[in-house]
Amino acid sequence: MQAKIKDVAKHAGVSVTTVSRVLNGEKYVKDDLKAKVNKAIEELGYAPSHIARSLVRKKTNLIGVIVPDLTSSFYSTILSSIEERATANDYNLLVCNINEDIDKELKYLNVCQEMRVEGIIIMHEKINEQIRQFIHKIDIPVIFSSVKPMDQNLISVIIDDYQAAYDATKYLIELGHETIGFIGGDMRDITSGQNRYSGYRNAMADSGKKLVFEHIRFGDYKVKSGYDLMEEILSTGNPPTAVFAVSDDMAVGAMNCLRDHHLNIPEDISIMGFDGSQLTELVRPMLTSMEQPIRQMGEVTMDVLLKLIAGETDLADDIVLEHNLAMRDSCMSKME
Amino acid sequence: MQAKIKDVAKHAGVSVTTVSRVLNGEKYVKDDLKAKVNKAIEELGYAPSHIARSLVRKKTNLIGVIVPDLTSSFYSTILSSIEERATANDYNLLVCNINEDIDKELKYLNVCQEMRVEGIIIMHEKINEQIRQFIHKIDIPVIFSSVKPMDQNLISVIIDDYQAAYDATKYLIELGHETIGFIGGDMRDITSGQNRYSGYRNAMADSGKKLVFEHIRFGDYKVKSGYDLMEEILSTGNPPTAVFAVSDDMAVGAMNCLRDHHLNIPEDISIMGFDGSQLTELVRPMLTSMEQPIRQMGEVTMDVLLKLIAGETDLADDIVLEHNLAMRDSCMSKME
DNA sequence: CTGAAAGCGCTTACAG
DNA sequence: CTGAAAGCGCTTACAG
Repeated sequence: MQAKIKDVAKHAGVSVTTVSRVLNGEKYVKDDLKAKVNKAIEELGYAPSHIARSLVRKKTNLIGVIVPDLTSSFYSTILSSIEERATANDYNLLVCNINEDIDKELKYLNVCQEMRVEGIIIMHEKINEQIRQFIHKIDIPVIFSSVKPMDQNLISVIIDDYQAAYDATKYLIELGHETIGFIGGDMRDITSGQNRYSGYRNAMADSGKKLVFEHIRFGDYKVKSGYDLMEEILSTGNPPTAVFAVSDDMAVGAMNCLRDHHLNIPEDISIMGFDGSQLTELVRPMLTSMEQPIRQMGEVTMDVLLKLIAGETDLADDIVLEHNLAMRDSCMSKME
Repeated sequence: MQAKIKDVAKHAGVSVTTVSRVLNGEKYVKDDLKAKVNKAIEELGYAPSHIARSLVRKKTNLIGVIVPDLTSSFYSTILSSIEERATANDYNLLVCNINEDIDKELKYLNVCQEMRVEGIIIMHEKINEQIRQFIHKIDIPVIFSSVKPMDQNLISVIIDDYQAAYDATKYLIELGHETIGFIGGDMRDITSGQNRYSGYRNAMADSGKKLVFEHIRFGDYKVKSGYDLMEEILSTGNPPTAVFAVSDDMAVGAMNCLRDHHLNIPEDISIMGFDGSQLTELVRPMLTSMEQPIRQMGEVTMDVLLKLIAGETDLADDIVLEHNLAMRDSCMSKME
């Protein structure tokens, strides 16, 4: 059995209160008693129960993080930066991997409530009505990271997805591409689905390029769907000279598809990704990508959540971070 | 403020005991009372405090998982499968990302003790004396996943790393390669450093191939080190016809290096990886790799830990899972 | 500076 | 079937 404070007190010949005092670094404890207590703690291998402390302090130092998919490089990187900021502030992470399963999310949200986590970070936007209600009902601060679900007046830490997609497309246009295909996300997602698609469309329209609808496909952000959708685009017989995929994973899938068709990147077709994940520098040619400041996003999310937990109430607006076009080797100019 | 059991009792006009009974699904509660209680719970949005429950039940339903690096595809995949098994058994995960920082590990181990996690999973083998002592002192079940640190009599869930490396090398030899380079791990690591190196060396010796020491390098399992070490091997001027890297990440780094030197894989040099991470099917050519059953490893780890927690005491031996050579496109035969 | 007592929000014998 | 009371392992006024 783990030693308890009572055991330490007995062992040191002092009261439980005194032990508690040295545990909490209070002054007003005579040095000799303090020494005795520390000795007892050492000898018994005592560690105070965080459970009992939480109960009386009404503070759990726990943050719940809802992750869509732990194995995704994008999410695990955000999670890693959140973790870094969390421990630095004495918070621990309850990781809730929901794997696109909405029931699991509801279950985990419930666990978060029961565990009395002090804050919840949500990294996906497929929120249904039940979840929406739950989030608004509980009085635990909730913050979204990298997404802005529909009808949410809660704070999001995001980039301007519309503008980022617009800029990425614009870059391809400036490179001289006349036909630019698009591998989009889930149109039920505002942030990564709709906004990025709008950015692409408007950039094309503003430059007088016409959309070729058979070059426009929508997937699930994963490698395989990028591959399959590129296959569909190729099968039209008149592929575009560039394709913009709204996730690096899909971009890599598209690249692999081209490779398997013995097409060269970027000579035959240029590929533009989105996210700035580790993959970009790992594939050959290295992937040009519209990057989100992934680690910064996690850090800012945690920082703002900490403020929310501290009760700062004048935080109403979303935090919009800068996107950044990282030019690498997968896009080339079509100009003379 | 969150409602508490007392509020529910008052609201329903029953005793706290009765509320507790319906919360815990006990029979012996009349239907009408049960209905009243459930109504009160609903109306108050009540969720029982896991904290208070843990204190009295002496059960936290928490597992601590020490991960070396969350952003690694290998570890995040194990973590994901651990998570799957954990929730299925009503356990939650406290994720401890230590980022190769030994002090952070000690700190997290302490948090695990204070949080009274019911079990701890450790996924790395750079254990120092202090950590060794800590692990043996606390009476919380500890299990290692994918590694077997030195001098540990605690259970590990692993593959036979020696044999796996032996088999991988043997395969390359059978393909007709006379000179086979080696990009190894950290020699302070028994499992992934020493054992894999021994496997390689013995396979070479058993087939009468001689080792070329300038073709043998040791890195940190990451992409960059694979790249740099391959560079070193190339710089010798007489590269081997095949290279075996003990992580897929390093293998991919090596591939990228070859590509950047305009060398073809596998025509000029064959590359063999190790792990069976997502990367293998993501790069071109697809990477032939000695695979660990990653997800299964996580599942078995969790299953065994659950037994340990349940007090099963006849579990003394390590669990050794099967390795599997996945032949893809990065290795070719040198025979006629 | 130190300690006895109440209380955090639950569950669990014990009695009825 | 139901409830009053004790107790889980701490912290925090309150007194001295």
